[in-house]
Amino acid sequence: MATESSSTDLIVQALTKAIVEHRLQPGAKLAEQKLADHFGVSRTLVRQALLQLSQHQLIRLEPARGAFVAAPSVTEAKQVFAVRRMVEAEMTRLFLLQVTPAKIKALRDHVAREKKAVALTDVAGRTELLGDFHVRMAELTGNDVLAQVLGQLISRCSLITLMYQSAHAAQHSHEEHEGIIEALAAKDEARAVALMLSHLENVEAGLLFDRSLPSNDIASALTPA
Amino acid sequence: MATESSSTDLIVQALTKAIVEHRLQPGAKLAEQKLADHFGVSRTLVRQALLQLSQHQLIRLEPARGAFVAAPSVTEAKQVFAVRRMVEAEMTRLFLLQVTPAKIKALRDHVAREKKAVALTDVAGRTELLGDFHVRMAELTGNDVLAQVLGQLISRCSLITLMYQSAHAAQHSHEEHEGIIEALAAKDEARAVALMLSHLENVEAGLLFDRSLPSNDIASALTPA
DNA sequence: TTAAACAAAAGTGTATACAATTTTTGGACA
DNA sequence: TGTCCAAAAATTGTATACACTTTTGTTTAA
Repeated sequence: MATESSSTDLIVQALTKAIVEHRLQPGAKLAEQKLADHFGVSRTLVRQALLQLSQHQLIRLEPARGAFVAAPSVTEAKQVFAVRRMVEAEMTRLFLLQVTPAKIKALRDHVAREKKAVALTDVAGRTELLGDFHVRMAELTGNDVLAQVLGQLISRCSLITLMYQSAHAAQHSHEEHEGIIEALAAKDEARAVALMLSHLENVEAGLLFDRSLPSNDIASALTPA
Repeated sequence: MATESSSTDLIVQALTKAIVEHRLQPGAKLAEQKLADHFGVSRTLVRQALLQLSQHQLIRLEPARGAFVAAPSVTEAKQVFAVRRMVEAEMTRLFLLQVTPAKIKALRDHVAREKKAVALTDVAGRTELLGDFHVRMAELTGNDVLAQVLGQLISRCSLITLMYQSAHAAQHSHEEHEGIIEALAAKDEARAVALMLSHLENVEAGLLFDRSLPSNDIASALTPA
């Protein structure tokens, strides 16, 4: 939520958005000079941005070969979700330890915004908002470190989700968020945690891990099944 | 554990070590040119390294003013420990789901190495090894993402520990690790998790949060209590 | 004597230049 | 026709140069 705005950060944000919104396909090459021209800066700033993105796991840096949009493997995707379940189950408990009406309201407000986004067919924007729900919840626990850690996991998830998500999956995320909030408002820890876990499992289950992905590998792309 | 070795990574590693071993005090200024001279490279590489360290939260970058070794606040320290408890409780459970004799042995081997380090009075080296126990455990779960996340938390903890640790605290960490391993070997989940949590609480409790820290803030440093 | 103002020095932020590596291209030859 | 090799082009890795900001030190005026 912090609107930092050094030159480098702007590039990081723009590229993050482009990657997470899938306007840059996984595997795509990110040539430094082209990016520099596009942003109207020198390669110096672009390189700094790429370095940060590689640490966020959104791109892969191959020595002397360049930067490529990350293409998380199925294994990696499942690991990210496993960690999310671990962290978010505990986060739900922590949230309840210090829940207030104001915090519940903050979550409800967020879900209201989700509702609008779901109505539109803006897939990328919707995915972002659906992820933000979880980050927002982390922020409301008051533990900044937790919010940071979860934020990174979720940005990786966005990439994964958009890579593997089926056309109509994750339609129910929005309603599931509402269910979680109800449980939180009722201070029903067991139910809240259970709903959070099943929510994450549903999201993961909605991914098409067995799909043959659009590959940048010519050979496999041109081999008929 | 991966021994990457690009020029920039070497600088990151050297600085990380120096910071975590407290050879660079919290608040110390890291002038780019001096670092460049020391490492025999240009400022370009130093800046890349500093950017990475700032993302690891080991240094603070102030625009146009430079890089300073991070000085985690008490609040931040407590947040990091809170997240560690959340993640490591779940990690302990995950570990037990797929425990094997080989994995137990790997942990025992690590603790054996700890024993030697504790014998020596090498504080920094000991702190590092004690932290590595937790990372090692994460690696043994086979979830790389988990290991990554925990690795970052622990490097921040090293800084915190060395800032706030009392002279004789954390002596018992080593024995507590042994206790955890016993519980894991016995496949006693409840006990393992409980021991892990109390271990982390002990480490945190051993920190002297009320101590007046060597401050770089003139005003507070020169105000008599 | 103090404080404000200005000048010099040091340091960071960005761009450009050059070196080293990889990728591409265009033949030469089997 | 297809493979291999070499030269050219493109791209990354690192160093240097320059602009701009902050800090420091000195002078000047109240």
